[in-house]
Amino acid sequence: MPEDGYEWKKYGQKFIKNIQKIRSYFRCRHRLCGAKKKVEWHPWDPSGYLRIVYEGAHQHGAPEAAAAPPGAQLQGGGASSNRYELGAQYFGGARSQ
DNA sequence: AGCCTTTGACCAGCG
DNA sequence: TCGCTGGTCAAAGGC
Repeated sequence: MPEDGYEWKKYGQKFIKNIQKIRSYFRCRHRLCGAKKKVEWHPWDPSGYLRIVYEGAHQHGAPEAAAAPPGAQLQGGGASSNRYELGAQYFGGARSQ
């Protein structure tokens, strides 16, 4: 579980045959928060390729650590239907930063 | 006691 | 209409 600065609660995990990847479903610890996060990775990939997909925006204060990851502070928009696709983020070793 | 994590089952949409 | 996939919720166990 790579920490991106926010607090998440895992509520599900399924293997998507369509892409042959495992997808974990995370939700913000606050029920009133419409922020969600999906992480998918290759179960047999020893590298550490993780695709973090952020959905929605946090409706409560965000931790200072949240300002660490690039592109994660796209809060300046609308809590309607903004999809934060941070694309392929590399955690666990391939981080250049 | 509270919180978090994990697995199975259920529901909805599509072909 | 049925089967399949994707997504979500609930319950149990451990720290």
